[in-house]
Amino acid sequence: MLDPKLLRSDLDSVAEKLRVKNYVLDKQLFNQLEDQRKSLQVSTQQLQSERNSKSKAIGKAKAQGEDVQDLLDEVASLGDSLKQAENQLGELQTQLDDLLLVMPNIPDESVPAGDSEEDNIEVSSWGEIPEFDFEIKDHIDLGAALKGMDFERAAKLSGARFVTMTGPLATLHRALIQFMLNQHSLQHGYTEAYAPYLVNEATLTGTGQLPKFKEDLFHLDSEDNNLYMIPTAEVPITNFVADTILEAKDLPLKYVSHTPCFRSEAGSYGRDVRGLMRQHQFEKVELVQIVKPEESMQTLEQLTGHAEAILQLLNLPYRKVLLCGGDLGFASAKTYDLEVWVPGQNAYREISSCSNMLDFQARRMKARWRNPQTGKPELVHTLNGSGLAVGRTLLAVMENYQQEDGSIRIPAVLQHFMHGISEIRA
RNA sequence: GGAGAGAUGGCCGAGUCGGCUGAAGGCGCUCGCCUGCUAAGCGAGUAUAUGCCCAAAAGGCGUAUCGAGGGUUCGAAUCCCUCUCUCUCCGCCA
Repeated sequence: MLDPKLLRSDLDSVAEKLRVKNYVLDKQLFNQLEDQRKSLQVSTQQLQSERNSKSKAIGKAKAQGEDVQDLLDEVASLGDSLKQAENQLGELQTQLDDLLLVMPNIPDESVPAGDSEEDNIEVSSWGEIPEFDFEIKDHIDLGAALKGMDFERAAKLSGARFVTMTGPLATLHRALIQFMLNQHSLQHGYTEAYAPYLVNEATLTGTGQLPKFKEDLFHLDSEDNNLYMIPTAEVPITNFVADTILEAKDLPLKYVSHTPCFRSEAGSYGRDVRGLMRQHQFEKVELVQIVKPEESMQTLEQLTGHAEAILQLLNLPYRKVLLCGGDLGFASAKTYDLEVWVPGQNAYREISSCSNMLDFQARRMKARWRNPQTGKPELVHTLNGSGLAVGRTLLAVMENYQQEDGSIRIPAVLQHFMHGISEIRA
């Protein structure tokens, strides 16, 4: 959520900055609601004040045994107008909140203008794009030939966009998770965290998935339950600090968590229909940091570096891309995507997205810290990044490490998680 | 699943028949005093959000919040309803 004070004081410049994100701010509507809110709030609070003082007077008079009928008459007419004013104010406040909750975050100054992916800026690239002297296969064909990856079987069980894995490929999948968790917790100083995979509406509102992106989520909606399956560990982990005032010494908080992620992929029909690229259920190792505001931009660079380290240790070629305004996520002020080389598609594909949300989520969650300078609670900044998406990493390893006979070499750093084997063959 | 108890400020804990309780008391914390040092003692302060006034800071005046939401009432932490969560006992269970 944006700072309502900023909107009140500087609406024009906010509107302009949000245009970069393809969001049209209805200035007239906002001003109108805000004007109404202001006058109604003042008059409502006046009425409340009046009622409070008169009620107090009644109490006093009664205690002294005086007749209070006159006072009661005086206050009688207040009730209705007060109730009406309170209701109106409540309605107005809801309208304003609804508007604020669907308003995206303002892009950072350093974010390039642009409408789509095309306008993203490549910041750097790493590794050599492999050249194969044989006909390469994609991971779907590789997986089928190795008999360890079966999309049809998963379709039988569940439907499209699921997979089953067995044997060494399933182990490789797990090895990636363990490698990532170990690297981030042992080498990068993150605290490993476990959290629920089902969360409530308040939690999803805190990180920004609700109310705007409900259709992207799997929803368990019954008489007994109103829970959503998490689309990313960002949701439960970031909300660790919801409704909390942290001490300066507690910061930064650095969490790494492996969870499955569930996405309905509504609206992506026909995109990446085959293979591991876009599944309803996939594993991800997520990095989350809660930091002091002045540190967050520097933290974004570090956090992105932590995700990059995984790709480097796996020796997977990738590039780092700075997202343009139009491609930036709803809650993010600045995002780097890491795109891994996928030989089967002859293209770089997103494998990690690292974002600084500034205070956007913190304001929604009421996540604060006590600034020793002022002694006052202030909003923290939140960041997160994939470190990495496991399914996509598996796909990248399979395709980049494939050999002519369809076997797959195991990256050195993974071998000790795989009982020491160095390749997978049929 | 059955039976019962509870949810108050950073923590503990009081809130009587609804009224001067944003909330006693204690602990903790901050500042000051005192004291050879420490301990103890004394004094002051110590929730959050938000509106208005003020050029702004300081400050002032309000409003809201005693798990959440609704109701009764001139007035609710206190009464009523619904929900959430916690605890105890029994049953079941990975």
